[in-house]
Amino acid sequence: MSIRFYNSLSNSVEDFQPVESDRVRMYSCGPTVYDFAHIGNFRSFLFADVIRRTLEFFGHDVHHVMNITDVGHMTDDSNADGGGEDKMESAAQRIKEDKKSGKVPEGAVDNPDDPYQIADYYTKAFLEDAQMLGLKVAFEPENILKATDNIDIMQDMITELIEKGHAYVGPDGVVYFSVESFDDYGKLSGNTLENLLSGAGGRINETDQSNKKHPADFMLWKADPSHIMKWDSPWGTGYPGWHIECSCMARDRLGKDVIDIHTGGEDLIFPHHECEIAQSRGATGEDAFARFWMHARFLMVEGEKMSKSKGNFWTVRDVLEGRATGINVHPAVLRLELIKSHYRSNMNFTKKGLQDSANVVRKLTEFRAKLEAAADGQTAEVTLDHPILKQFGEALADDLNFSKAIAVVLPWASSEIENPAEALAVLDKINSVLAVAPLGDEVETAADEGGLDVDALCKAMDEARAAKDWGKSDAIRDELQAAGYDVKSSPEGTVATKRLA
RNA sequence: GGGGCGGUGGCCAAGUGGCUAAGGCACUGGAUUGCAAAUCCAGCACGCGCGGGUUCGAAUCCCGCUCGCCCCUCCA
Repeated sequence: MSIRFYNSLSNSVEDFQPVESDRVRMYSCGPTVYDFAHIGNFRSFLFADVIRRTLEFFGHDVHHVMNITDVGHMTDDSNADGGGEDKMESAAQRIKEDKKSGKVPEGAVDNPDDPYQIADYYTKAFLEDAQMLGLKVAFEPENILKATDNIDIMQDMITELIEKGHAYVGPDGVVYFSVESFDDYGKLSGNTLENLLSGAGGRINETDQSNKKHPADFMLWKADPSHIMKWDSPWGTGYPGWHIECSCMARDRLGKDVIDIHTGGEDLIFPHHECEIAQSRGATGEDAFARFWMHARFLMVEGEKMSKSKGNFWTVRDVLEGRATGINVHPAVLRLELIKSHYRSNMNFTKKGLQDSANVVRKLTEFRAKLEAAADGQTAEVTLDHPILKQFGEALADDLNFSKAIAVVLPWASSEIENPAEALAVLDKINSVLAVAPLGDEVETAADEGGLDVDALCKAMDEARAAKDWGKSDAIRDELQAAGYDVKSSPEGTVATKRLA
């Protein structure tokens, strides 16, 4: 079966073939670590995870790397006042305040003025979030690449670009990439040099531009000894441009000039990915940097753009800890919610959607438990020719059609299963992609953080029911429900399970 | 103004030229239940953003419009 992916480079769905048949090389633009990652970030990261897992489902060996941008870049230098604040510096301010209010745990950041400590703090938080949400690469420290660990290879590539005539040192001492030296600039985004000029409007700042040969030329290295993070270089003590880290780390760690897949959010298409292509191809001389460029659409929250001013801006922690919807959300539920709709549509993050996802996770978890009991420790071998896996795989191969894939699984999970050992193997294979069932142990344990003894309460409810003491039975049920449990009574007894969202 | 993506029932969506278009959730009624939950049965859309065109035939292809989203400035 051929795998088809939408390639932003051609704006069409293409058959996927790796450059080398035995190994897929894939690079994902990861987080900046000036703050906690939000659910929109994770939609993009999980999208990358799901590509990787899909390729592995079909038997590919995937080398997936993701970068951590821990260099402090400027927030905005186009303001009228010429202000512009370093993101790492603004993070330092925020952490100082959060330390005072106790939001930052004691000892987590000793010195908020040390940008490396801030970066470490948020990097650690990101990896925790990522692991909870089942991002495979987050369990592989060797594939998580920090920009600050790779300044040397950035300088090497900048040197290479200058030697090859793709970059120059401007009158201001800044090293710029010359977009006119690269014929295919604009091919990914459609923002060719002509289009950029015609659409420029009044946006270009004259003084900023006077040092560049072309207004679209972008920075590779800026000497600035006053910058909070700085390194020595042939062009003065300063810091690298925003785009260069990805070009360098992809080439270095994946070990090839041409990689198979590069992923990111849709906003990265321009300028970030356009510039990466210019840099990489300028340095390597190859006719491609990545064969496939894949981008995830933004998510909306309850039909609106997610923004801090609207109060609908949620970090992963906000959602999991119940600040977004008023109830704690299991990580598997958030994972499913963020991967279940097609990556090329805007997804709408809603409380209702989360509850739908929780039902699906619950259903799959119970299905697994049922199969495990019925299979009695037996396991079976299955191949992708199994009818369910065949349909599931076909949906995945069709540009990651997850809605369809899940629509294959759910009716199957409600049907009569003749061979539980085989079904269990099928479910394992499906779950190697979805990664939502089984859940971690923490959900199924009886002891609640509130000290509720759920098993004892269920037993007490059964006793009350046996004695037809409905008032007492209902009171216990109310107590359990108030604590966030779903309570089911059947002839076999009462079972309470923690609500997942 | 320029570059791109999308608009199918209340919500999420399958379907990308051809039998009366659709699955899940939600909702409503019934069975069951001490009451719930779960489960089972039944009900729920005269229509695929709008208008043209191509075709024997279009949600599906083409043109125009409209609405939403992203980018052109840091941003997943």
